[in-house]
Amino acid sequence: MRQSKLFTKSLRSISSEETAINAQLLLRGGFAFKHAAGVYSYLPLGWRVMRRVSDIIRQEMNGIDGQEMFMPALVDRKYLEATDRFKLDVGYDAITKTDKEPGFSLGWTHEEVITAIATHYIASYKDLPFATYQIQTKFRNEPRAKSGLLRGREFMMKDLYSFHTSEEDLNDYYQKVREAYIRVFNRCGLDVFYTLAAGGDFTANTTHEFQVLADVGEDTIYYCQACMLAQNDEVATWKDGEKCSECGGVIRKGNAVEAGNIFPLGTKYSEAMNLTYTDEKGERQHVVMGSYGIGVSRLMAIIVEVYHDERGILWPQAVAPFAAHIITIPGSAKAAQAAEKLEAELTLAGIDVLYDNRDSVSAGEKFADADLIGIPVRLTLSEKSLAAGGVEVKRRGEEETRVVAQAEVLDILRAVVSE
RNA sequence: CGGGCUGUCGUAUAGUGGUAUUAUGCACGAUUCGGGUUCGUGCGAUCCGGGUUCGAUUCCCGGCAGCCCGACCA
Repeated sequence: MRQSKLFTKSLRSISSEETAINAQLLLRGGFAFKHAAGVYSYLPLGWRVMRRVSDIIRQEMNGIDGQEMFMPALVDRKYLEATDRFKLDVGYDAITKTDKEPGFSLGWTHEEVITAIATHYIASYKDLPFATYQIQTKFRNEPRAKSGLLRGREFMMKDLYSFHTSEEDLNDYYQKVREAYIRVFNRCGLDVFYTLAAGGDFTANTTHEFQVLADVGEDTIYYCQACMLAQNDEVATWKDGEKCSECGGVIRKGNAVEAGNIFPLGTKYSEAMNLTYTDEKGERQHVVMGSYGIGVSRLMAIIVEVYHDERGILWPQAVAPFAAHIITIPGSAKAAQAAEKLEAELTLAGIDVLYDNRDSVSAGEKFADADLIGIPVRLTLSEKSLAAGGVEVKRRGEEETRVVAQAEVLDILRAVVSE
């Protein structure tokens, strides 16, 4: 990708009203565009990050036998009335099918939809268990959208639903999801606390959230750094400074952002929507369900909250929009020629490269842009670097640079990408 | 949904009861090239509605929008 052709440009300044770091950096760097509070477009750079995060999620969901599918955003009123969730404030429920009354809600979650589908395909215990998921835009009529991409009126979510013959089987799967979720967040570079919480509108049971410590966080948790367990203050029995009841570590109190959550739904939805199966004895039973969510766009924002410095973002390699950023110091035809060759070589090897080929932009501005955009490896080509033996390599976030021969760059990047 | 603050070129800002400052951006021309180079010329704005007034971007009322706090939040 040539930076001269990149649709977006970085902005020198954004509204002073944006106080959330993720909003400042994602807007300034050209990753996202804000249309209204809580309503964003993902621009080419941001969408690349979203796709990388989504792909990590897909791999982990497929790894626990999740089957990807896609459901409508327009949720039929009859489904939501079956579970008495049509009038909940979080939904945009005024989508009219006729001019008389609302026929749809813009989906804010899809338990009812997947359950409606399941009633057509589940008849026997032999059909269970199974799990399906989707990555889709969700709509929530937030009374107060805020904190950049952390709390949106419209946002990207991965929602997984599982169906079982028994509570035991649900619990086994619940633990598998827990482990898969922790792998997702760790692969995105985040330390998460597995956090006990209340179930809200989804279930009367307690549930679990995956919380990432961050100043911007809306939740207060009591956490143990030793065993990575935590309790949301709405259900907490721990106190700051106490010993962890699980491992004896010290409990701390902190602000955190909820990156995901998992709910043991039991038979709440299967009873409301009459989802049953016939067991080995020929008796009808209600299907036992679980639901599991990760806010994909929120995850991108959390990564920015955790990985940034005063100059910009520091994307972890696993989610970076590009693996490497080639920069030429303007004014040197030799450097530009070498850069084109390097770009071609890396691209051929399957490495995503952004090449800042702009010729009318000063070196300083290119460096400032590179720091803001936050691609993990910067490759600078100039008369100076060529004279010193090739390409100057610098990791974002480190001050150290080193010059290597062009022939070595590919091996270095292969190593970085596989980290 | 309650409370507070705020709406001025694309962005960020100054100021004013008599149509508006500066920077950045953008266009053109020069200059420069290892951390947002420098110079010139040009383009570009008072959220919407009503009221007061000879005259409102300014004052008043209402609306809308944004941010922050609270409530709410899988």
